[in-house]
Amino acid sequence: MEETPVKCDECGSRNLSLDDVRGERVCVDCGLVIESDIVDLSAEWNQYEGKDDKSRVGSPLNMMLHDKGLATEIDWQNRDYSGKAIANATRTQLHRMRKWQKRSRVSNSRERNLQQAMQDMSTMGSILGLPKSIMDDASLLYRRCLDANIIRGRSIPGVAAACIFIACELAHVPRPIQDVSSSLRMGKKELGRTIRNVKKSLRVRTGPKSANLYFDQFCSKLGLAPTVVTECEEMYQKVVAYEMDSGRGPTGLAAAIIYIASIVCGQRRTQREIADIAGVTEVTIRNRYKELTSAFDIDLEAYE
DNA sequence: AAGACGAAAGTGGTTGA
DNA sequence: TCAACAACTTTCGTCTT
Repeated sequence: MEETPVKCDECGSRNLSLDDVRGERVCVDCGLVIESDIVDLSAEWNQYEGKDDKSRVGSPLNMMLHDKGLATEIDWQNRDYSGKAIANATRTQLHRMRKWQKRSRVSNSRERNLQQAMQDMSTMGSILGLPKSIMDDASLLYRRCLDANIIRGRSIPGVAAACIFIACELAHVPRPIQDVSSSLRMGKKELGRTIRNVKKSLRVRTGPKSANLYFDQFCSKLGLAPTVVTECEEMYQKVVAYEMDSGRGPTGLAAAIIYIASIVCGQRRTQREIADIAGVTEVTIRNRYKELTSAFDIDLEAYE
């Protein structure tokens, strides 16, 4: 067992808090992320090579395992094995049996779909390193998709990924579409379309995202110190005050702010590095940061 | 050689008639 | 429903370090 940290490496403070949405332990005083991915889904959710271990996956899967593909056929002809007609009383009974078998078969196809989806989603969850609470929400969303019949005509993994994306948004830890689509190897356009469709059909509204939701995420991926995040937040306050965020993509804006902050803090990152993480192009970063530097009279040449 | 720059053309979503 | 529009991307040649 690894020892749970009790002190912040950066400032030595013992004032730590656990953020169970992000699965991180952070220092309240300086904001350093001491431990991340605390809540790891892989143990419970992942399915390894051996498929015998299904009993270990939680309740969502268990209920689908009752029949394991063994189905019984009830012939439509009212004759017994030797070809003789079956008596009337027995015939109505058979009728009932057929009816119920049909019903259970329908529900099985739903269950099969669910099982496949849950498997896909758990893999995606661990690729993206998402905490359990978000994955729970995502799987709930998926069930609602099934009920609403949105899956028809779409791929299971596609809808699953969309649900995960939306769950992240709802938890206020949005990921760039680009990020999700490339991690899961799906087309960005297709994913975007599915996300929109799911939102519309389920009437899920996610408010407009603001750039500051991305600072933590991007900076830590870029290996930037917490001071840079602080710098970003400060700059963002100004951006909001001057309404320079209106009509701009939040990821692009966040990327530009981080670019500036990284230089100001003497931890320069290239436009390309940031663009990759933020899922925008260098051109967008350039456009945005030109706007910002001229509006706020920031002279980046002065740094380095 | 790598990073930054910016022009030009293309894409997909939103908006308003 | 359709066209205009703004934001963003792709591509590419050029300049700077």
